[in-house]
Amino acid sequence: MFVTGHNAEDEKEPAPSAASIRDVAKAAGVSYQTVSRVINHHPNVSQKARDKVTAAMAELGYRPNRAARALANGMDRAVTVLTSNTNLFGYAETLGGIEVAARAAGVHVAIRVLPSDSPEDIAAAVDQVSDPRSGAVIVLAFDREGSQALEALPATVSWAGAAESWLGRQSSLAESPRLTWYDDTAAARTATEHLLDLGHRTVHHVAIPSSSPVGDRERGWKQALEAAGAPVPEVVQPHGWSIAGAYDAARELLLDPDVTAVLCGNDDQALGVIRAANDLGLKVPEDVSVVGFDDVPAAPYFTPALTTVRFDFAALGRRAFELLELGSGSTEERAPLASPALIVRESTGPAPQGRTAARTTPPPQHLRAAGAGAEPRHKEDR
Amino acid sequence: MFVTGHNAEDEKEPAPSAASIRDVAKAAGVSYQTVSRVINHHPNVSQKARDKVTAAMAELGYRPNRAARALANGMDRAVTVLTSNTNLFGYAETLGGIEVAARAAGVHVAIRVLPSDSPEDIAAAVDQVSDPRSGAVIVLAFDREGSQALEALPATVSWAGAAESWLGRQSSLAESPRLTWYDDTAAARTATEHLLDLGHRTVHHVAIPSSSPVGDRERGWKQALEAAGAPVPEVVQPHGWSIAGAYDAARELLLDPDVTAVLCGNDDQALGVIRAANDLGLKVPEDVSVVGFDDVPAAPYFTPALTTVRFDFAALGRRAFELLELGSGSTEERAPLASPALIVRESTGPAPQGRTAARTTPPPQHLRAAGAGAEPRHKEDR
DNA sequence: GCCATGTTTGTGACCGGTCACAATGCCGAG
DNA sequence: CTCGGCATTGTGACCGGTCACAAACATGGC
Repeated sequence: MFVTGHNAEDEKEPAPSAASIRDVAKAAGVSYQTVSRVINHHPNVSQKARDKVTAAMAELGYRPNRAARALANGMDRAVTVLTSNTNLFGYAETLGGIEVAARAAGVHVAIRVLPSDSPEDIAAAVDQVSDPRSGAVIVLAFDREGSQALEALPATVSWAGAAESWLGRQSSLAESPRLTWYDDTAAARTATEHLLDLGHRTVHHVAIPSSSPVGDRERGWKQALEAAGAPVPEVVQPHGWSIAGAYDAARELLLDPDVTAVLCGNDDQALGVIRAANDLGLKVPEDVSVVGFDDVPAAPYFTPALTTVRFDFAALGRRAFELLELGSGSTEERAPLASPALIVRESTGPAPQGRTAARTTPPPQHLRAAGAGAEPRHKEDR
Repeated sequence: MFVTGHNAEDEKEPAPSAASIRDVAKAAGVSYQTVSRVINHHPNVSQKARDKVTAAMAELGYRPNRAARALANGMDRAVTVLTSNTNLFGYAETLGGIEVAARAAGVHVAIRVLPSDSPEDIAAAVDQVSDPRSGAVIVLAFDREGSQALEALPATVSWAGAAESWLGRQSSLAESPRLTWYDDTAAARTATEHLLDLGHRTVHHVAIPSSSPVGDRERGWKQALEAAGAPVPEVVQPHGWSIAGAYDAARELLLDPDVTAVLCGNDDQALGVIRAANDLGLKVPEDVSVVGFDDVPAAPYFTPALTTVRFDFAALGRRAFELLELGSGSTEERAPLASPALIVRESTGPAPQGRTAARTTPPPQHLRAAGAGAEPRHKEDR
């Protein structure tokens, strides 16, 4: 029976099942309550007892049972991220930031995707997630799905949200567990001013979906135009987040020779717009200037490299987690979120004297598939 | 006191705390065990009792307590996704696929990020995740971190993995809970053959990090070259996943006028290579053909649109979840994963007669920041 | 030496489900 | 009419932690 080299208790290891605090207590010669106190760092435990318990835990390979703890506490140390998307850069990066903060605080991170913005799906997701016993909720409310979910959340659950700025300023939500956001409006204003400073008569806007009738970025864009006395063209609102939508819309938009500067809702759309310009025989930035939002990792490598507004989404996620106040209530004052920064690269330039006329050649073969552009394949291509 | 319109039990709703099966049992006039049976769809419950219980549950707004169930069962209906990354397209898309499948099966999805490939971090993550009581684990083993975690997983936990194909073929892992993968080798072979068919003398390869000394894509690339009797150049292996790495490496590589075709480890790298070519005064595909992997949503909108190999990562995620056999053991035979498909767009073309010489102008200002390209800002830019 | 105070430790009940087992009801067959 | 067999229902103990409370012990002032 002396086969493998077990160091202690060779006699009987009947069940390799996990050890409980009572097993640890027995091994350490104390009561289970003392073990519980050691685990929870209660102050009133003698050093001697603490050492014995620690040793016993190590020897038995003790791991606290999360379910048991959650049951007794009536609450799990966990946070569920409610989001409509896992792919888009801003969403994925925010999720990553939440995970980092939660991991540091010893909090588990779960994820629940909102498959659509139908009221039933939203309600089902919110219902599933809003059991206070299974932890807190962070809603990624960058879009309609997210903000609907936010509004549907019952008051009984502890939540926080990363949102568009208009949502954050709504009095009804500005209270209580709280939201965090970037000032999209100011960022859009800055980007628009950059284009106006380059001499463009006005700036056109291709928008991403927003949860409000007038998105924050749209608001800032409009403010800058009005402040400069520039005409305010109609907003181009393709359906959804797809690049195809932006591409198709831009092919229409750029036919107009007055269009020399386009502010896009995000970098993906900007890529679509640049490509549309190319396909129409227009050069970026010589004929048309294009600005994006987000500064995706690929943006510096676009041709031309994209001028865009950088957001630190990871920091946004971390902040959202902090708002939950789960992390041992560290009152260390929070560093303010860095402001979004305009990164000027190659896709913006001086307004052309007279813009080249668009060549109305058909889109390239590979973009002609379903009549609307590329094959709808990814979730965001609705 | 008749303020709001409560429909029933106006008298006393003392604690708004959640109802338990015993509360439901009392309201329905049955025992708590019967309620438990109804919840778990046990066959031997009379229709009458079932109806009463269902009604009582609805009235009390009963929700099962996940923690209590997990405690009693010794296992939670949950799966934790272990991954080194949340941003990269393949990872995020696979995560999304897992979530969809898990949601359909009523299984909770948690996420745990591997912050680095240091043994300590891997061990910590694996340790934290490998408590069988808190559910199954799916490892995204597309890289070194992931496959290390896979190997460190104890046998006691139920797991599955989405991996590189070489891992899936290793006998030691091919058994038991199981891995799923795409045939990267065949895909790389196909892509390489495509380039050779276009008349290129050989194909150079810029690789992504792999968990094996020789990545699957590298293997397929080499096979195709050898089969065609083409020379096998040295593999270019930039450090990490960053686009900057690929860009810098390509600026070196493309100085050689013999380089007319480059197979890249993923679409991001391909973008970097295309940009490097542009910056050296080379045209894609006239001077250099470039192929990527993954078919990210933006690929059709690159300039030129990227020829690449499409993988259905969402399906891969779903499959990985199925391998766990948590989902009510549906033995419906699994549809085989669709094979990766080469999507030919604009970035590949016939071999040039004589390739343009590279202009050795310095990189553009915005790519010159830290000497190594763009500002290292995202997780993958290590 | 005695008591008030504070520290350290232990016991019992409970969180909300599950399992094992026993008890009850109902049916047709002998 | 009685009994075995099956369907249905109920009771007790348990999963592994937590809380509330009480007991044991140490300390110091009088």
